[in-house]
Amino acid sequence: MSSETSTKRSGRRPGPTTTRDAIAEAARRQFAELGYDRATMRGIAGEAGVDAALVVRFYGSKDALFREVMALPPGIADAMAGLADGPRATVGRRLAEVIVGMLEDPRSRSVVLGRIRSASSHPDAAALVRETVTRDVGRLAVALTDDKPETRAVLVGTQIVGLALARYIVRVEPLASLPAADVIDYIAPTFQHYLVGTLKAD
Amino acid sequence: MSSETSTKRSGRRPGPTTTRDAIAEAARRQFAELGYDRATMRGIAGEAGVDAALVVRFYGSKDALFREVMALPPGIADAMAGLADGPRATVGRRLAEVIVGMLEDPRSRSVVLGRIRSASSHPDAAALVRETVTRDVGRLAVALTDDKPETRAVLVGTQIVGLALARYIVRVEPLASLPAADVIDYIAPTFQHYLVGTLKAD
DNA sequence: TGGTAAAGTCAACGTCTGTTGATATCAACG
DNA sequence: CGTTGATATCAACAGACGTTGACTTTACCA
Repeated sequence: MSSETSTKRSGRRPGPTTTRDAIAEAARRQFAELGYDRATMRGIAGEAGVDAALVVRFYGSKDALFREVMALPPGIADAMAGLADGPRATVGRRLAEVIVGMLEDPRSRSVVLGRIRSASSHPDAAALVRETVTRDVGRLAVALTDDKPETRAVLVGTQIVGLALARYIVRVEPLASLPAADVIDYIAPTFQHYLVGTLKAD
Repeated sequence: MSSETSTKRSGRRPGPTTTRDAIAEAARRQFAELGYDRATMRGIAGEAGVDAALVVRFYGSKDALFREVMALPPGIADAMAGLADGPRATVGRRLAEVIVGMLEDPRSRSVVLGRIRSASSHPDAAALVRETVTRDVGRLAVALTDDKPETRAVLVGTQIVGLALARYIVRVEPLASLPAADVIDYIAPTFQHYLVGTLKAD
């Protein structure tokens, strides 16, 4: 407990959690659990142990807070971009591993669930989901095939958001209690089919 | 303007639209378009051309209005139950036709979208979605196979809610503008796979 | 022609929301 | 010491929300 005592918020390393970071974390949790409308500034501030006015001071408004706090961790887009390099025969399974892994990690799960949950009522959140599907999944599809890659990407997107909604938001059994490995096994063939299979016939 | 003039609300036939029915229709539209939270009693009443207090007089509360107005048209469950009778080789396509047809008809679409949109924020709506998937889709799966029918049903459910969310709520292109026939072609193989295919291998 | 119950309106209530301005606390620095 | 700037709290506003009770209007029926 000698050196490196102070709470100077200068360093960019994840170590010393500032009040600002605590607010961001609380906001992510509330947006993910309640959606944009039911998550309140007072509730977020309360969970972070501060006053609601301080949240406004730091982030400007509830909308701005949502946008700033719901940015995707950069690792996700990179991981998906890298999938095109592996063997085509297993791209569905490898995508399933990335998606399910992203949904199991509390850090990234809260932003994905916050986006999907809020997309149902908040137009900005819907735009966020729309862009992620067309950009990140689209990039993967374009790298894999020339046959309707945009359509393939959005079909993959339907399976992703449907999985997130059913397993984590609506919590339909037995899916909600399934081990992650089983979920990967179940949806990998669908990803494989949508990405590189024959689209209009079985 | 001679006979049959009066506005007697006694008859149960669909013909003469009562004020009560107009409120129900407006409520369905607003719940489907805005979700439970953003749909307001004043807004619903305004669209129906009446005062908000009258909506309470008729339905009791906003929660009760949602429940009463979001009941599934009985034709849907029947149509899904009937699918088990046809040939197994085409059950995926026939289910896709029922689902997409249900989402294209404005009458049933508003209740399905209202449920899914509200499920993200309103626990009662989530329960409604959960029950529909496990009961109606579950019944079909049980009739088709003995191999994990509940898991198969919820996997089909993920594809249904994901499709509804992406095409009608988030409106991701090109899916949102696709003709219904194309959508059926694209998702039929997935339904077929989830219902009667080999679950854990491609 | 009255009487009566339903249909419908109006203003108001209590509560919760996001946001604001004034004010306090405190560490750093000249 | 005194000033400054960031951090934080508090009370309050203005608006929207669901719901209520009193009221008026309409339509049927004895």
